Amino acid sequence: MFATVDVALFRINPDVGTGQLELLLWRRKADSDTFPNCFALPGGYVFENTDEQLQDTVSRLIINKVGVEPAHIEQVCTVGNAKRDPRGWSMTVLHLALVPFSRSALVSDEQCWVPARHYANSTAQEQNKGDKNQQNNDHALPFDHNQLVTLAVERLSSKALYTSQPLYLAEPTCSLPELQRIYEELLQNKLHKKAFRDRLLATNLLVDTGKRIQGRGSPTVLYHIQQTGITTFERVMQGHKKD
Amino acid sequence: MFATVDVALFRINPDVGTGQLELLLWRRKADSDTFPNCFALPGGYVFENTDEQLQDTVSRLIINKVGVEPAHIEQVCTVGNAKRDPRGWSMTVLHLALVPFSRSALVSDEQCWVPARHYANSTAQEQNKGDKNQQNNDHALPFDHNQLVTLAVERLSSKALYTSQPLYLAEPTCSLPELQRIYEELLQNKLHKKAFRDRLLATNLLVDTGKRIQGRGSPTVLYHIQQTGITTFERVMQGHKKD
DNA sequence: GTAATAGTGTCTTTAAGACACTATTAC
DNA sequence: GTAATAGTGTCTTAAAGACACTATTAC
Repeated sequence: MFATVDVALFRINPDVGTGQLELLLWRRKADSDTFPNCFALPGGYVFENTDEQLQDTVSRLIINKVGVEPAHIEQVCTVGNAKRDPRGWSMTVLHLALVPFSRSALVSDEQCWVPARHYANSTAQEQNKGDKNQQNNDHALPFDHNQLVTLAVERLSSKALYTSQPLYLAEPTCSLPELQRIYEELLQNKLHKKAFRDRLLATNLLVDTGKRIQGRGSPTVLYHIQQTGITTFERVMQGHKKD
Repeated sequence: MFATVDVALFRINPDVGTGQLELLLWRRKADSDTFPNCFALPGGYVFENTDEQLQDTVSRLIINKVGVEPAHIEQVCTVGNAKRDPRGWSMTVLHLALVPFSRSALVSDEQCWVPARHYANSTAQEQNKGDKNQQNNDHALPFDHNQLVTLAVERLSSKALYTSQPLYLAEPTCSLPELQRIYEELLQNKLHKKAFRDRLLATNLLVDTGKRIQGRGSPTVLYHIQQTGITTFERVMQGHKKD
């Protein structure tokens, strides 16, 4: 029996489409006894001698295998069974982490950012689009990591419906249209511009910097994000259809 | 390093006040090397030889130390550190379980139902009512179980705000006023009768049995609860004040 | 009788969503 | 010019909450 922590770190890459959800993978060591050289979620053993608590394992992993300092980390769930790791009965505590794109530069050649949804198990909806119900082999991860990615993405999507959690994926200074694109990518759904703006502005999490950006349309207002914790909205944003 | 599962099983006791949230405790064995004879959350080691997966550990505990078959079980979170158990570094996967009062009869003298909130750590609000910030000694549990109870109660309260989860605490056949009392106990807050009724009836989780109960007031309609999963509402019920 | 309870009807309030509009700039 | 974008104003809608009311029964 052994215990591990796995981290699913996400960013939104604004250079792909209108912003694509990406996941950090890390190449396992060449001398690893399981899945050597394969890309997988950053993760590792809980060291009972040096890790006072579970959070210390997370912090250590962030430093050693992620290199990027997340803006937010939270526990998702724990998966444990006899089969998930060939070495024997194992338990992993899955964590979800978020970082703004500007702070997501890789620190090692053994890391890469990949489109997160390609590594999540297909939903019934996606299967209807023509995918087979098997994971595409190009996107297969070791252990049960495809399942872990799925759980993390579902948590992220779910929280986007009713919390300000996605602001941790945004730049500290950003515009409302940028925030809306982040939410839309997470929810895989278009949102109502007016409703989205009213909701976000009502939170007082956004402070007008006074700066404006010129592009098409009116000058875009730049806000500074002042998020000390996650704000829960009293209604779900299911937004829809046009604009 | 060892891994355990702990279960916080709750019921609503309608015979205390308007319905009190109660928690199942279990007396640790007299020959246990830690906290012998003390009451604690039912829990136990993950047996890697016989438990194929984590859920099997939970099932085994339910049979051996709970005896009551919960209507609902869900994982809450995982707590792991070097100090929580004197035997060394340990991790526990905390589970929340719910059972209707009518199915909550104890199966052993070594079990008892206790008022759940007495064993949860005080909130700032409760401290203002005059409690000291230390846990009352009469209500101290072994290990970090007071903290675990707190986490489970918080999860339960939180879900009562926006889901039908509390229906798992209700009798299979029950009335809307009974359901409202369950929600009010979980939320520690009075709800608006009209809003509560409209919300519950709109879910189609309740089917009129045709039966009525006579008491004060109009005959009380008895519904059969048809809940196959937890329904999430699109708004939070913060209800308030009168009636 | 009074107090407590189950249930309904109607109004207000709030935020989401629909829709239309202006203004601005890239092309 | 057109298309795309940022932002606003106003209306509709849905559900929460406020409030008042009836009906019934325990006491």
